[in-house]
Amino acid sequence: MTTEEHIIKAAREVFIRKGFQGTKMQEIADEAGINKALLHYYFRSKEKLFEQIFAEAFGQLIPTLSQKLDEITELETFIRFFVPFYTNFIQKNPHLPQFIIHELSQNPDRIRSLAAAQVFPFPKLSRMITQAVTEKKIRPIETDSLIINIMALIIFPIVAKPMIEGVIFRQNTAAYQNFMAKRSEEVIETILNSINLQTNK
Amino acid sequence: MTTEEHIIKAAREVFIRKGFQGTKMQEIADEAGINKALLHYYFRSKEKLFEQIFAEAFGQLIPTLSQKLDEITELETFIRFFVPFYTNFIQKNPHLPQFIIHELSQNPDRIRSLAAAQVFPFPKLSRMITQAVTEKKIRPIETDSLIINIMALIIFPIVAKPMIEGVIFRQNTAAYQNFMAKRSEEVIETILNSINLQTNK
DNA sequence: GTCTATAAGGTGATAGAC
DNA sequence: GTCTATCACCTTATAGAC
Repeated sequence: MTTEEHIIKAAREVFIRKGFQGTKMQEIADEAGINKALLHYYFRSKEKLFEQIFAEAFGQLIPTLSQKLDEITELETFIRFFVPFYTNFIQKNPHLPQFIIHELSQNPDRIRSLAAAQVFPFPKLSRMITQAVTEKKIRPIETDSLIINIMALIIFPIVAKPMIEGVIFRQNTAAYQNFMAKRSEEVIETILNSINLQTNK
Repeated sequence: MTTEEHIIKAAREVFIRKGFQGTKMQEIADEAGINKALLHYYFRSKEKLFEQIFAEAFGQLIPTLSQKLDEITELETFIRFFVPFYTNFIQKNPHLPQFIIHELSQNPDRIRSLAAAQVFPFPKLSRMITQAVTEKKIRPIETDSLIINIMALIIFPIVAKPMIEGVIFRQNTAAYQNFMAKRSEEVIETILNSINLQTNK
């Protein structure tokens, strides 16, 4: 691994865990095992380094499913594939959504340059939903609503972990973990029922 | 309004919008129209001032429904009352959930002292859900899951506003506002269907 | 109670030796 | 490329006059 890669790795970890304001260049240097001055040698400023990390993280969070979506034609099949897939990804990167959400709420302009370059990730999914509604396989629902509902049910329990663990599970960590272990199944059940799609179980 | 109240009001606005790390004492002083030194005269330190604001905000976010819940006995009635009520509250205080979530993720210990003092807000609701499941009025579902699903569907679209506006609605602010205007109805529909409770519309 | 002035320590960034 | 030393500025907090 080159020095630059060490820096990127360290910056990713610290920025995503502590945010832009909470991160000090010294901490990234320590994490990378190098000197603070080297950070400025490779990346002119804290802001420049951050932009790179943020763009990369943002790209990761927006799921790109083009290949897999080519094979899937049924809405139910898609949901049963996507929910565990994305839940698993978020559970492995639990700080990622909170990082993006927080930085965007501090500086919404950051998304302009990125969203412009970003291809809308769900054109085929949108068509699948519209078609299912037309064929009365599911209840009438806006495609945006269904997509946002799915994202909300997957992301919120992880983003709000300390709150849920504290308020709902009253500091019982095991209870939260047990809840999360079954979460993917529960989200599938909730989503399919919410659009009146009978499950094939 | 006393000087202390001016400070609290200013601190609330700045802290909730920018978080602990993003907030500078100078900005609170400016917002309150007083001198920076006065902040330390009334509240010993930034941390002390923050703790007060955080505790107050946390208390607001956890809905206390004891009075209203005494009158409600049907789960459907509760959902039809609670979802618009809480949606409306969050829309009026859109930065509140993000503030609590972010500060708790930076320092999960903050919740210890607060959650201990906090009464679990949904004992009667839990019983209503359990009963509805037992009587087979709704599909089998854990009470925790249903409560978290409701919170997720209400809070997520507001917390993730910049992301949704950017990625889903492609910077079309009017489209997001239109989506949010109908959100409460859509959440009710989604929740009732998700537990197989036929709507009375 | 409220202000100005300033201390004390941190923080991003650069200069310059190697 | 990598380091040490240092600058210039910012931020919390306090001292002391009024």
